[in-house]
Amino acid sequence: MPELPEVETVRRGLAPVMEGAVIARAELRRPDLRFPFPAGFAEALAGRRVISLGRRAKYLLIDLDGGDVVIAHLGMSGSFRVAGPRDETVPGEFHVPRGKDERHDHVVLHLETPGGPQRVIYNDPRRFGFMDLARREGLSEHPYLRELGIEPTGNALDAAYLAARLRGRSQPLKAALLDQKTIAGLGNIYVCEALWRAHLSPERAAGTLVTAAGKPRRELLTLTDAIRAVIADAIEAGGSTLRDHIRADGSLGYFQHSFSVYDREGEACRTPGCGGTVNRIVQSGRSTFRCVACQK
DNA sequence: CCTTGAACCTGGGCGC
DNA sequence: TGCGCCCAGGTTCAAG
Repeated sequence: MPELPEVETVRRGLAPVMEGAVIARAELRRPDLRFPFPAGFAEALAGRRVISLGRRAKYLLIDLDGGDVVIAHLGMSGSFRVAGPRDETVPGEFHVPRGKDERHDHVVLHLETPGGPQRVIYNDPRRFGFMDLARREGLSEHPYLRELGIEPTGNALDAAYLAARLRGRSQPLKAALLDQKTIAGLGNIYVCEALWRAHLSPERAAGTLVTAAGKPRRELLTLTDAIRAVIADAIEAGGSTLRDHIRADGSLGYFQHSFSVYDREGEACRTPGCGGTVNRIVQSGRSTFRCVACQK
């Protein structure tokens, strides 16, 4: 679910609560998410102080004193929320079935913070998320992180990098950009949006944006700018709130109101003067939204 | 090596 | 109201 802007929004929401706090106890309410929690996971977290919260691509990184780092991926439906201390329960009280949401609270971090006890709760109905533990040293060589491409934030991403990555590839642009080894953190929404902004067809062979000499064509410069802009805009808007995804503080991101093509099948293309209609196709099993009239 | 498709899960929306 | 089908922000395997 969450793409880079959503994970970054989660990171920013959790940081004020978690950084400097001590994890008194990590409560695992089931043995696995998508994969089993690693052996000794809860024990490794207990008593550790959170140094900082980081992010790489769509992974949240919880840096602990002692040198361990929690690597967390939210899958399609994962979310974190902050709650106060556990509600008091009355002994002997009739057991009230938990609400639908709480059934999917799989991990509870019980924190001691300067402001008192807090809980950070990971909820994930589909359980496509996963968590692992790694050492800070050599973190970038962890199997989940090792092959990730460049971040689309800041100044790191440029057309020369993309040219080198896309050169000679016959794969559709959509698939190439979705590949985390190309650009780390793009997902279905932001790839569709970036291609629309750049007026490029998701079906274009990726290699056609590169000259025979390996130089980026003008279109690739446009695409590079579009990717950086859409990610920056989405982060600034606090990400997108779709369906049940909420931010750590319970508020809603609002970038979904800025979608130009994603989930807008049948609607008018927003490119000024275009007059086309957004349609939906399926590429490698996933929906692509685009305007045939202006995306070439 | 490359690419596609299925699998992993639950829940919401829709048509009948 | 109920049932079946399709769809959903991602990643990892297996197979071609």
